[in-house]
Amino acid sequence: MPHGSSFLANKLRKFVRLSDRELECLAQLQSSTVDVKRGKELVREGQTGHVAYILHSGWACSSKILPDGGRQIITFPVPGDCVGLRSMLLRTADHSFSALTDAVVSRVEAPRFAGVFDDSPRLAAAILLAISWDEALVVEHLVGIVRRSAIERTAHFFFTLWHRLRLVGLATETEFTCPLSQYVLADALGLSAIHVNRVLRHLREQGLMTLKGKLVVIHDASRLKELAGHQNSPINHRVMGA
Amino acid sequence: MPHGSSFLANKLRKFVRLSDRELECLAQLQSSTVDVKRGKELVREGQTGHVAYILHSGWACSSKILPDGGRQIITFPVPGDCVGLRSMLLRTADHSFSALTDAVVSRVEAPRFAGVFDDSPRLAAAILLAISWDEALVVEHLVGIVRRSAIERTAHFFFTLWHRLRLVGLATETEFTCPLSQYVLADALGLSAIHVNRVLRHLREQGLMTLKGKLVVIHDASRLKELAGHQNSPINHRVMGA
DNA sequence: CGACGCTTTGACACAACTCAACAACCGTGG
DNA sequence: CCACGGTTGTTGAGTTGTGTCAAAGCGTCG
Repeated sequence: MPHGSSFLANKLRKFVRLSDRELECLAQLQSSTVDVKRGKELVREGQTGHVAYILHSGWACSSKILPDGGRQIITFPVPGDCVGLRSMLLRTADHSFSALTDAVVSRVEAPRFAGVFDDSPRLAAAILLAISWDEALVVEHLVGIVRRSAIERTAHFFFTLWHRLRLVGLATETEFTCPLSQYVLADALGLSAIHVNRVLRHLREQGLMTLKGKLVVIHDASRLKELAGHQNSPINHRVMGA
Repeated sequence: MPHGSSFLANKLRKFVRLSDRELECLAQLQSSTVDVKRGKELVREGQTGHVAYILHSGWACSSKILPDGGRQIITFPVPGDCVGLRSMLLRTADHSFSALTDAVVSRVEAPRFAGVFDDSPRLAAAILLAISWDEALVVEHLVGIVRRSAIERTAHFFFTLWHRLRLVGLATETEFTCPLSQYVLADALGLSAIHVNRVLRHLREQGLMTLKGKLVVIHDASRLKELAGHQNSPINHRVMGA
């Protein structure tokens, strides 16, 4: 619980200075951490349970169910990310949330959270701003996959993931762990698993990056970035509070 | 200005009860309405001008610029929608905003808005919640595009647009005005303009809907809905304030 | 050891894109 | 009023990327 708390607090501090009372209030939002097993679905799309989660360790994904029964993975939260806060606020989950590996999460209870709007609206605004920021990244990703070719999508995805993982110290300058199967990647990239395989081979043969086992190795970051058509998201922070 | 004001106020009231003081504060956020001409780009992606807009009348789109120089249209706001609020908060526009026809908009100035976080944080939270809600719809749309075939995308797009326009009284039970060229539709649907044309022909031949001139006629709503794989977004409101 | 999940590869089909050309429409100016 | 150019819509032919089906190689875990 102290960990989850500090992750979120650190994130919010990027946006707004928080008073001790607000930090206290934030800490109270979170109950103790929970261990979940690989494959466990914590939230199902359409469900009305009023709970959000903060990912502490492990891999997970939030996804939307498609009309044909498949799923589109919206994002892979990295440790420290909040998932489902908006769903909680809007009363109905607009996406599912599942653990992909064994993971540790913190639960954020809706009843406690609701009170924040009246007791500490400034904190509520800060949290919503953080959500909004995450959402901007999701849109970025989805727009990225609509118009890009399979190779570009994949390059873009791994480049972005690498970047995000470095921010939280889970990737080095050349590699990172990524326990995602090609089926899971397919659901995230909007491709068939078979084609994901072909694309990965292509990236490997071009000497750009390798995914072997659960390890991603970046061989040529600049060419990968170029292929991805990556543009640094120029989003700034610090908007509230002088 | 009174119009733009009431549009936004009505929207926020779906989420939270607002005091007179907060309504007052909200009204002050907006300056007078502005007429803009067809084709005018009000916000460019990456720009740091601190202004958001409320669309009052006319057609517009928010879009993201793609690495290859093209654009992906994110959404067509309907009258009453706010555009760019989050961009304003995050200091840098993460999408462009252009008028597609002559239009009337209200400007929301950032300097005034910034103060709201400290002066009326409850209102700020309400606005952020509204933004978050809009964002959920955008994600819905983008996810809709990724996995659907061209015909399904198009059916889904028009069905959703029709629904949104009816909510604001701009569509009847059978038709609505839609001054979007096939090139613009292509940018929104992630297709080539030529293929949009073929798809529209298909929809016409199947007796589902017709786009002729600037008029969309829905011939068979239920079959269109079925083809679109439409699922009513089950998002509820009213979370803050008893 | 066997069973299962994940990866890899090949052959084939089809959806969507590109290029190229032409037709319809619309506003403008002679 | 008609002629004009520009924009938008329409259609065909050929190409390419991606999905589907089928099957074989690996690894891992029980």
